[in-house]
Amino acid sequence: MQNIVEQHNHQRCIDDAMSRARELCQRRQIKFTPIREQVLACVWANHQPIGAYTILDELAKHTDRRPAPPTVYRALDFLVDNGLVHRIASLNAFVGCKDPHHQHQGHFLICRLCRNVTELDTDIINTAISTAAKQYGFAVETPCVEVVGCCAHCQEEDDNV
Amino acid sequence: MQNIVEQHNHQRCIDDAMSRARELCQRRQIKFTPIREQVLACVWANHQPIGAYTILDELAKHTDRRPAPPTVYRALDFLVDNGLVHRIASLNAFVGCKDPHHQHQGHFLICRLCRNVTELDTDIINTAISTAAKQYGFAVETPCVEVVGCCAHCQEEDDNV
DNA sequence: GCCTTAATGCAATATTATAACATTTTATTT
DNA sequence: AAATAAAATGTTATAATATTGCATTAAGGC
Repeated sequence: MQNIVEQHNHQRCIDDAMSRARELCQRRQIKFTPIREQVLACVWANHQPIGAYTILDELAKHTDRRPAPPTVYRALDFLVDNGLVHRIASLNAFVGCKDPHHQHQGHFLICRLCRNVTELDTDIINTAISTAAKQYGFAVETPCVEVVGCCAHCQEEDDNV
Repeated sequence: MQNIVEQHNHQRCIDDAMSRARELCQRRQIKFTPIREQVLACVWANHQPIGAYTILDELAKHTDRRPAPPTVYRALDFLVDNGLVHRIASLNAFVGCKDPHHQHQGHFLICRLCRNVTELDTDIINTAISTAAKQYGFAVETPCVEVVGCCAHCQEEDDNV
């Protein structure tokens, strides 16, 4: 086992994410189209970042004609713009956001072994960044924090080996 | 003026960087070849991140035959591995490192307007990240912090407009 | 000088992402 | 309901970034 998917009821994770998305789109009067829904489902298939072309492959499995890259990128743009998905710049990949209602960039803990990503929701890091930036008179707009390391579960695994 | 190059003696910046590199390579018994030197010089041409293909264009100007991408990427790999250059993941670009002697990933303040990058050398941010990560039992290995915002100088410019 | 290793040259190709324009769908107005 | 406008999607092509694999050359150790 090297996947938090096996440590929790992930189907519920997916279901929750999809209904949050539906609700949010309804509230904001924006359209949760089938393509957007399919792309979001791909992103939520697990907690590992997924690349645009992998999503493309997934979509291709369920349709006769393989969609073109812009189809996926447009859906991703929509989802990212609306906070439903985050882009992990250092991986050129995308993960679902658990808290799309309040706008934020998020901080990510990326496990080098199982690839699972945990999104942090703490002010400690933002405060530290702002404090440090202030010394240079730099006004922070979009902090990007992507931390590679080893998650608790994989550390245990390593101990057992 | 929207460039810290004009606020300091940048030739000295370059000269210092190049001699630090020479010294470091000598000390570590690794080779500072002409290609690596040229690539490092490109990176240090200013304080803005430079892309691999832009470096390629620069190299092409000074040789009869345009080098192939691997030439540049290999030199960049070498420079990054030895801490002489940092890669800014969110920009797919590279900046020179002022302090290559002690190994570190660095935190970057990227000005949205002038594109200049300031590398931070503070523990505040690393501590905050470690503290936050610890709550999840996550062992930090490589923190990546790339902050987009507005530098002090460009803020003044904006005020003047 | 010979051999090994490191570095570079070179061609092809993989991966990620966008531009430009046509078509279709949806919503709005009349 | 028909006309219109706006939004979303389809389609083709291509841009931008990066790597693989193999040939060749240069440098250092014996």
